[in-house]
Amino acid sequence: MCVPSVASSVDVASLASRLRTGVWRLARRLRSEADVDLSPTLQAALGTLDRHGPMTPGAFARHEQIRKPTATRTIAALVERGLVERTPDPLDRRVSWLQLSSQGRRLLGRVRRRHDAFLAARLAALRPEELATLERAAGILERLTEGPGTPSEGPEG
Amino acid sequence: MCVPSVASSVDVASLASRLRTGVWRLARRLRSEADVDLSPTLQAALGTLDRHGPMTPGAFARHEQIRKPTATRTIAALVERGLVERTPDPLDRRVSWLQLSSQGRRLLGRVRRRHDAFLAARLAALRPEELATLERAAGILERLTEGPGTPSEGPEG
DNA sequence: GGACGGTAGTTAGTTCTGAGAACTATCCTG
DNA sequence: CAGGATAGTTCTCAGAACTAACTACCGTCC
Repeated sequence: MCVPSVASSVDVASLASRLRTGVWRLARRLRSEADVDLSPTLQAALGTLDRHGPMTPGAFARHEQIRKPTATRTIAALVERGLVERTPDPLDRRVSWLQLSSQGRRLLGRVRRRHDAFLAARLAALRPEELATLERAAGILERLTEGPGTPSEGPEG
Repeated sequence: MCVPSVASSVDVASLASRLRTGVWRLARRLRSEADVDLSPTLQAALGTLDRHGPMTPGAFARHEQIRKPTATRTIAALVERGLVERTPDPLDRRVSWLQLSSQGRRLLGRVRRRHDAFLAARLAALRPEELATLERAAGILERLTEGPGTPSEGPEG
C-alpha cells in the first residue's frame, strides 16, 4: 500500500468535499424518498430505540451524537406521534425511559419494508461490504471532529 | 466481515444520519477553524463554481442536485457577499452566467489552505487504512447518488 | 435537615438548508 | 401574434441542528 504519507493534503481537501457532496446528496435523496410521513432523522431515531433498547434521553443523545436539546425535540416528535412511550424512572425522577410503542414497532416494520423496496429498486448496487465501509467511515468521521478544542460539551461524553 | 444479509434498511437511514451529522459537524468545525463566515453549503457552492467554470443557475442546480429555488437563494447569498458575479447572457435574456469574483477566488483559496492545514493535522492521526476507507466511502457515495434518477424534475436533464 | 454543586432535561431563540406553489420574463413555434 | 415551454425568482413553510439559559432533581456535606 506504500503509505500515502498524509502529506498529500490536496487530496485530503478534495476528499472532504467529495464526502460532503456525497453525503449531502444521499441525505436529500433519502428524504425525498421517505414519504412514510416520517423524516429520515425520525426513522433513524426509531431504529436506534428499537435496536438499542429502552434508553434515557441523555443516552439517546450520546448515542446519536447530538446535543441534548436536539434529542429532546426528536423524542418529543416521536412521543407526540405515539411511536414512542416514555416511562418515568421510579428512582431518579429527572430521567425517563424511552421505548417503542406497538404502533412505533408497526410503523418501523412498514418503513423497513418500504426502504428495502427503495434499495432494491434504486440502490441495488450497495453490497454489504460497501455498507460496512460506510459504517466505518461514519465512525472515523465522528472521531475526526472529537479532537482537541471540541467547541462544546465535550467533557461530558 | 460476513455481514448478515441485506442489512435492513433502517440501518441505511441510521447510517445516512450518522454520516450526515458527522460531515455536518466536520464542516462546521472547518468553518470555525478557517475563520470564514461562510456556511458549508456556500463553501461547497463556491467550490463548484470554481471547478466547473461559469455556469447558469439552472446548471448549478442540476449539478448540486438541488431545486431551483434553493439554487436561487444560494447564489443570491454569494452574489450579495460579492463572491460571485453574474453576467447576463446576451442571447438568452432569461439566463445569466455565474463565476467567481476575484474576491471569491481569494476567499476560496484561503478557505482551502486552512482546511488543508486542519485536515492534514487531523488526518495525520489516522492510519492509512482509515484514510483509504474514507476514500472508498466517498467513491461509494458518488456512485450511489450520481446515478439513476434525480428524484424529480428529472426529465429536464 | 437545609444549603450547595453537579447532572438530566427542557425551553427559547437562531441558523442553515431544503422543498413546493405560484409568479414573471423570456424564448420558440406555428 | 397566440400559446406553450423554459429559466429564474419570490414567498412560505418545515426539518434539524446549535447555543444559552433555565428548571428539577440528586447526592453530599456541614
